[in-house]
Amino acid sequence: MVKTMDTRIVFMGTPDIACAMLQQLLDDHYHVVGVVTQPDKKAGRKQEWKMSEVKQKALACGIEVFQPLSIKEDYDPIIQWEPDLIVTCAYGQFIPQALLKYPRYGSINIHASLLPKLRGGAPIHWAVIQGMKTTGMSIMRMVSKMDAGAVMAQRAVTIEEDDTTGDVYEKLKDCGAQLLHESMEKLINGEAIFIDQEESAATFGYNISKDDEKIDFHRPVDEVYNHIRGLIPFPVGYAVLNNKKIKFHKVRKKTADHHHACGELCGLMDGGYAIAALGGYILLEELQLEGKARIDAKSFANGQGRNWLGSCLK
RNA sequence: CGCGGGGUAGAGCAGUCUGGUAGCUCGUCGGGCUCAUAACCCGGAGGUCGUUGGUUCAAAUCCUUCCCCCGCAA
Repeated sequence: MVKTMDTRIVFMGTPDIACAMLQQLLDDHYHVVGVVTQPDKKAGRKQEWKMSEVKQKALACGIEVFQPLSIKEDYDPIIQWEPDLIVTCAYGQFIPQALLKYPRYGSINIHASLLPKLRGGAPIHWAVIQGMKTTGMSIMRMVSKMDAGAVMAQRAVTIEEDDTTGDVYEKLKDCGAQLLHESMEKLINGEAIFIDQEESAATFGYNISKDDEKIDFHRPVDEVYNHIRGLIPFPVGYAVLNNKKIKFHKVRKKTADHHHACGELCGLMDGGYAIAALGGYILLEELQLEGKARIDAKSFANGQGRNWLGSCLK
């Protein structure tokens, strides 16, 4: 146990989910000598500087923080920390080989998919958008190729029919923390077994682009529904009504035969505001028009929804 | 000074361009109809039109000060 607790760990990560992994290491009393995270950036309408979730956590715990603009050229401070192990989770930059190889126990990454499925930056979103029933967390060795290293631990979670990306995210956060908890000691004691990924089975889930956020209703209602819930609670899908964006914050689906055009606004139905898709309707429960506040279906039906009844989202 | 939309009854909106009694849908209250209802019918209450100053016989509307909310971009 002494050996375990003496291990010098550098943690690298940026968003909330990485924060949970860092917290797990701290809860297990590992010696985190430094944290690397993305530089602060200006955010919001007022352009206020914002620190990453991981940085906030690190500062609160009195851990030293390093934020290179480009870790490719600037990683000496990390070497100075003399890490025995690097643990990363959603850091956001490619890490140079020289750094990955430095720690004697190597460098591992916690990834939110069942590798080799969904390598890339947005595995949770794509798992939901693609309508997958299962996804999970993987812990693997880091290699130069993105998310392609040998896997030492994996655990699956179920994606329910109506889960949003936010719901799955919460499950994976707990799942990943647990998996990390169980894996650390094995790793440090040299008991971990790494199994190469099957390259031919690899799929990808890259970062969500602007185009990915636009919802096309000319598709089967199930696909449209998966697309929308896969973008909740962030970045949120949208379509265009009267040259303005309409965002879908909360929806349900209803399978039904109908003769409406795809994307047509059909009014209130079962407590939601119905938009037609192939083979059914998307029932909006909470939505938001560009420049306006987020409102419920009934409010929309009382206002703008009446003006555009019968026209189509683009 | 990054671009743009908005602030009108408890909610969502119209009215603003082309100044002239404050309007719609919903909710709410009362009454009616019905076996019954989130349905339908009748009636009522509820707004100093975000704020300041100005123009005018007259301002939600035109000009001006400030405050607040939101979308985009980063």
